[in-house]
Amino acid sequence: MARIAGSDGEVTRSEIRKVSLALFAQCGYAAVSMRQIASQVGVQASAIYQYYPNKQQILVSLLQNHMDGLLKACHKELTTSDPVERLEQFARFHIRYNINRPDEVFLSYMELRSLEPEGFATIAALRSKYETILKSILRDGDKSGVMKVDDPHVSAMAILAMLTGVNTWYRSGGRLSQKKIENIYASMVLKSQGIVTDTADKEEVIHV
Amino acid sequence: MARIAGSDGEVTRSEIRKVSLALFAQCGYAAVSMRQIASQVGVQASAIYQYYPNKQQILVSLLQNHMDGLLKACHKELTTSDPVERLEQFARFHIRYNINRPDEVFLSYMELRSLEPEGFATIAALRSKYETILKSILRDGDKSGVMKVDDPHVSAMAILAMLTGVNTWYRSGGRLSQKKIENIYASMVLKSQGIVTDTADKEEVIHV
DNA sequence: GTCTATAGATAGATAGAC
DNA sequence: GTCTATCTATCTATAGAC
Repeated sequence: MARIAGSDGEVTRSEIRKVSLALFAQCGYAAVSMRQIASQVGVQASAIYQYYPNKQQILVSLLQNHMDGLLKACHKELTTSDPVERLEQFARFHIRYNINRPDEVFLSYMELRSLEPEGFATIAALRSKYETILKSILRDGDKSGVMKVDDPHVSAMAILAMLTGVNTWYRSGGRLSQKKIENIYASMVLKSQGIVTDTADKEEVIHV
Repeated sequence: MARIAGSDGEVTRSEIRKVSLALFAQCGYAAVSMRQIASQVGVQASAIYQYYPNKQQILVSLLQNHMDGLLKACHKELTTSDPVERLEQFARFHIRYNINRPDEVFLSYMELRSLEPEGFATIAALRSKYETILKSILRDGDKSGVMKVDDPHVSAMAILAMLTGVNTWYRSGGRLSQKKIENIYASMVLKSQGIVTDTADKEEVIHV
């Protein structure tokens, strides 16, 4: 058949992205069929091939888009050069950015295995870039003596896992506000690297 | 055809479990076919139905088995009643148990979504039981004043995510020994709950 | 205990009409 | 820009032979 009255390519493309993201996150990439996506968009499966050459490219595009946005937003948020303040900015940013994008984050962590080699390399490189931001902060803080970093690599991975884990339990409208959650995580991150936080009881740490 | 020379039901069952675990973890439950499993086991797909009524039950059985083992081993490892020591025992146990079972852990976290309602309820209950062990430790430690727990629920989820995350980067034969990794994570967990560890530089925390 | 054969469903992707 | 129709491949699960 011909063009449907009122149909718009850009609207359809955006709907395909939105629906695919939700379905991939909920059911897993492999379990989702092009027909399923098309059905929720309100078109036939073949119409999707006007926008993406195949199913794999939908996934790659979603992941790349997410990582690009994450990196760009992160650089914008890290405004100080003080390692402790920078670590807190990073922790707060990571919670704030990811808590409202549970599906993107879930996909980025769980569907790397569904990527073919080329796409995998692209996404892995972007992720590594993000990890490096945190590692640099930890190295700086450790070198200048304001943090006690057991191992920059392990600590970075531990912090990222801890922060990203918020999406496994957080549901909007729960007991805690996003700001309160941000505070709790920031406090734990700082403490985990040997920093005595302002929000904790006032203390004085004396080397003996 | 008839029975194959030397074939043994228990060996086949165990092979089905082993192969399914590896394939589900690597490719995702939905992406793995019964034929694929059978092929790696060295039988025809129909032979699997002698051991499991369907694909779903293979997954349920693998997850249940993992959670049962985890809970049993955990209870055996927590030998002290002191909250701080108990938290350290828990952290070390979680790393030690999970670091050598990457596929089971990955499945337990990522394929809950592939479970049908009944199986989901079973596995979710076991996981909740495990989380409660850690929450109790944190509540005890906070009540007795030896820890500064921002929020027992959030702290428990953060610690679990942090510890479980070891499997996203650890590969055997790497730069760090398992013991060293255990030390680093235990140190971060304790510090994150406001405990000054023995392994850190000697310090004295004085409330002013 | 495992096989062959097959039913019945569904997948990704393409051709060509409008 | 989207449709219908279809090709080809693959899937889960079962029936019945040995």
